[in-house]
Parts: sequence; C-alpha cells; structure tokens
Amino acid sequence: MRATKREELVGKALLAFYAHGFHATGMDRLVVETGISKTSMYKHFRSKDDLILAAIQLRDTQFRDWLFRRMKALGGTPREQLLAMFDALGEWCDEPGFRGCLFVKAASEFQEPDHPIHIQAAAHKAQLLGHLSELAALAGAAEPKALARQLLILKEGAIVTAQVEGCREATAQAKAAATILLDQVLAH
Amino acid sequence: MRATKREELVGKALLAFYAHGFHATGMDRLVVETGISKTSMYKHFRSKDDLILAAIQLRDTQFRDWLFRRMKALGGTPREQLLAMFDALGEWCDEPGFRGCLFVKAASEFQEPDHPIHIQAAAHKAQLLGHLSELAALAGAAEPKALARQLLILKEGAIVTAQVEGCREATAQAKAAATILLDQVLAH
DNA sequence: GCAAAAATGAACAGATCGGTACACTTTGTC
DNA sequence: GACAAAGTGTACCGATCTGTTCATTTTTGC
Repeated sequence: MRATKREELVGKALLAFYAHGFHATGMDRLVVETGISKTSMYKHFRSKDDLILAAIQLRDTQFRDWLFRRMKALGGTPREQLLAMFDALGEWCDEPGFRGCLFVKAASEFQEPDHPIHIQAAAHKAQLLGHLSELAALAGAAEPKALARQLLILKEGAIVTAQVEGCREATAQAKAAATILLDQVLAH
Repeated sequence: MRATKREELVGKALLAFYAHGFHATGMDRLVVETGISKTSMYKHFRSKDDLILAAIQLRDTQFRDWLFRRMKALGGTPREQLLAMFDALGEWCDEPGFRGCLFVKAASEFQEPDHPIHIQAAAHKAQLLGHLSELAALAGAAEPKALARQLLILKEGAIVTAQVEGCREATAQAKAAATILLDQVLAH
C-alpha cells in the first residue's frame, strides 16, 4: 500500500524545513512545496509546531537507521564501526543538499530547554550517545560513556564545521582525532 | 565620551538576537528591548539584515577578545593555552544566559553559503582557526593546521552538546580528548 | 543661546504569518 | 452505485512582519 497522505506530508515538510529552516518556512510555502492543501494539513496536525515535531521525529528514525546501518556496513568490529561513523558522515556532508544537522537547527530555533521540539532534538542526541556507548563497551573501553561522549563531540563539531565553513576535510580530521582517542583508550 | 547611540543599539540588539534568535526577533521587539526608536534604527541601518550583520561583527570581536584573553590568563605555554580554551568555554557554558554559539545559529538561520551573514559567521570560525593554528605552531606541532582544525572541531562539538543537551561535562570531555591529541602530536 | 543634527512616537503601508470556515470534489469501501 | 471519509480551493481572520512617513522633541556643537 502507498504511503498515507499524512506520511507524505511529514516527509515533504521535513525536506522543506531542512532546506529553508523552521521559522523561515511558512505554511503557505508548505502548501506549494508539498502539494497538500492547508486544510488537510490542519486536519492532521493542530499546529505548525506539531507538524515540526512529527518531521523531527521522522528525521530521528531516518537518520539513526541510516547512520547505524552505514557504520555496520563500513566497519566490522565495534572499533571499526565507531571510526566508520566519520566516513559515513563524510558521505553525507558531500551530498548536494547537505545543510548541517537538523536537530542542532531545531534546538537553535526553539531555544527554551523545555520546549517539546528542543526536547526532541536533545533526545535524538541521547539516542546516538547510547548507541556509541554500547559500541565503546563492546570495543573494550574502560569508560565507554566517556569515550562515546568524546566521539559524539567530534561528530557534532565536524558537522557544524562542514556546514558553517563548508569545510570538506572536517569529517576526515574528526576521524583522525577519533583514531588517536581509540588507540589511546582501547587495548589492541 | 559615552558610547554612541549606534553602538548602544548594536550591543542591545546583539543580546536580543542571541536570546531569542534572528528570525524570531522582530523590529518592534527590538524597539522595546533596546529602548531605541524604530526610526532611529533605520537611520543607522538600511535593513534588519544590516543590523544583524553589525551585531554579528560586534560579537566576533567581543568573543575572540574574551576567549584569547582568557586562554592567555589560564595557560602559560602555547600548549597550556590550547587546553585552557576548554576551561574558558566551560566557564561560558555555565553562565546563566548561555545559548550556544551565535555564529552557528546565524549560519543555521541564513543557510545560503553566499549570504553575507553566513559568510561573516564562517569568517569568525576562520579567525579562530588561525589563532589556534599559530598556537599549535608555537607548541611545536608538525602539522599545526591539522591540529588546530581538530581542536576547533572539539570546541564546536562541545558547545553544540552543551547547548542542545544541556550537557555540563561537554567542555571537560572535549578537554580530555584534546589532552590526548596534544600528548600524541607534541614532543614533550 | 541658537541652529543643526539626532532621536522620538505614532500612524501607516503592503506583505506575510499561523490558523479557520465552508462549499466542493475525490477517494475508498461495502 | 451509494455513502462516508478524506482531500481540495478559496477566501478570510487578526496578528505580526519589515520598512516608511512626518511632525515633534531632544541633544549637540559653536
């Protein structure tokens, strides 16, 4: 069966929000870019914020599925998977439509820490941290959470650098740093 | 002589943009928060974007002055100064009004790479990179630019993490990672 | 103290914002 | 094929957006 109108709306809205920003994307623009009537939008979502929240939730599963799958495909051992994260990120940064991390943008445009959209963005990062932490433990790190946090900091920094400066070597530099960290922390 | 009205405007506008975001801060709100009439604003700046640009330029010098001064105060040798950057960032992140990096926000809200505001944000990062690169060279790094880039990635990642997740240990974790990097790269 | 410059307040323009009302058409199902 | 559900188009609401106009008041320099 085909995707429901609601799923189609959320998917297309996600693209529009990512391409232009949340506040900068008005509902009338969404009508044009999604091809779905405003009436229909407000039948599925009470407010723009609710639609944004759904779009971010979609992106959360989309991105984690993609990243974790790619890490597994590019790396065998847990250690290799952790390093492969930066290769995967490098592929993403080189894509034409790359605009940085949607969750960082969301947390920036909805700054209040108790705003649902901000909370959702933070939850995504926590999910990433959890996965990295598991891999770090499997890799034999004495303090997997600390290592995972450091790798996640490198990931965020690389993406921000790629977005703001358009720096093409950011993910490679982050990987080089991560390699040193892993060599230092892991017995091998 | 006291600060000119223009400087007062830019300074207060900077605070408002930082606290609420660029698109979310309307000119009428600026009138209230700065106490300066709209007529006067548009006599000093042709458009809101021009005002934003001036605010970002002010922040550029403000932030670099503060950070470099603090690095120098907290660290003696170039190596110590590089590590002290994360202590300084930690102080900043713990401040009540901390909302993350204004330049990352600016680059997020004005995504087009050729937009003047985006360019200004990127220029700020380039300035930081230059300073770190000089320090890395003084510290005796074989590849100062690569090391500087890695440290800058850690810095960006730590700030994003502190902002999005409200993570208090981000700068300390970044410093721990930076310490390992410096130990690995620098003869000592 | 006087003239020029700077700043003010308030009203206004035209566009766009998020969101709603309503009559109509398409779609899916039994 | 009928009926209900879902989707559409358009016009509209009040609020807000950036930016302007203009007459008045405040500040400044000489």
